[in-house]
Amino acid sequence: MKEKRQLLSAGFLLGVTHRRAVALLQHRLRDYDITPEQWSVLYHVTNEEGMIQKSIAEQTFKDKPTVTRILHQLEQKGYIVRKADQIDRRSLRIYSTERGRSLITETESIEESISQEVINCLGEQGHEQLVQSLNLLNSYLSKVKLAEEEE
Amino acid sequence: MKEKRQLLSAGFLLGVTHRRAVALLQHRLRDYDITPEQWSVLYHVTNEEGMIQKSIAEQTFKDKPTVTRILHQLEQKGYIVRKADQIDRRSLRIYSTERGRSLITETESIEESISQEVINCLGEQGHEQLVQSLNLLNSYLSKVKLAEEEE
DNA sequence: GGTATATAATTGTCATGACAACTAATTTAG
DNA sequence: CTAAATTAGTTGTCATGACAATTATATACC
Repeated sequence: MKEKRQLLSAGFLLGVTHRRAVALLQHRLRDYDITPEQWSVLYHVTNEEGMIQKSIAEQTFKDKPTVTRILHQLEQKGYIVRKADQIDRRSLRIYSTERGRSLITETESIEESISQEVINCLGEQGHEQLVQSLNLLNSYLSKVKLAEEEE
Repeated sequence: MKEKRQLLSAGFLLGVTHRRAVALLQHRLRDYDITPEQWSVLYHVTNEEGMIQKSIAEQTFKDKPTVTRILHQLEQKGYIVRKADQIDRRSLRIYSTERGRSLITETESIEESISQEVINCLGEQGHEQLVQSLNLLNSYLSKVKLAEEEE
């Protein structure tokens, strides 16, 4: 029984840790009208204005429906605008508003602080290693799933 | 800008990797009428029969409403039963059914295989280190959040 | 003993995410 | 050039999870 619980650990821990990281960010963003996921999308938008939704989905590793809905909320809150692409009329180009950029400017330090705290908690090396392991796992997992879907 | 993306990495990667791990497990469980989260709850139930919901919530690190709903689905699918505790009538004791135990027996190897693949992907040492880092982060994150909530 | 407090579980609401089905526009092939 | 295939985005449904509020029961305090 004990060994089983041990085997479960990695995937399981991943989930728990992720939920807690999101919870902390959410807590620190409590004075702002934005969630962590919305924040990350808005952040990408301010870093690269005029992207189409497909690119945002790729950069944030979210699927298209999720991006559609998050952008919808960001639009309602006045953080972004969507403009139809004149050439490819299927596409929408996303731009941040002044309000959206202000919010990111004000809150960037919150995200940076958490990243720094993670580094302090694990040490430079531990952090590097974590990032590397997660990247390895990531490519393994997506490769395997793709391969199995083709069967 | 590049450095920013770098800073985002750890928390961000955590989310992506978690989603992919769940997706792979879900994919491999496609022939069974169960989701990864339901699986993990049922697994804990078969490992310790007669737990009250609060204990399940603690073991799985899910909150009580989530556990209530997952158990409800497991009950509907006939994998578990809930029996009122005779002494403390607020509590419900959870037991797996024969059907629930069979499902776990049949699918255990799927979970074990993924865990093994993770170890193969990262190496024994890499895996150990990942688990250790996640545990460190975990306790840090929950400690900090608790501290901040008290303010 | 009786009131106040704490605890187990449930319900409601919202955000996210997976997946499938759909629309509209564009590109490819014959 | 037109029919078929592809692509961008949307919508619908369901599961999960966070959080707040509620119910019912149990425990503590006076």
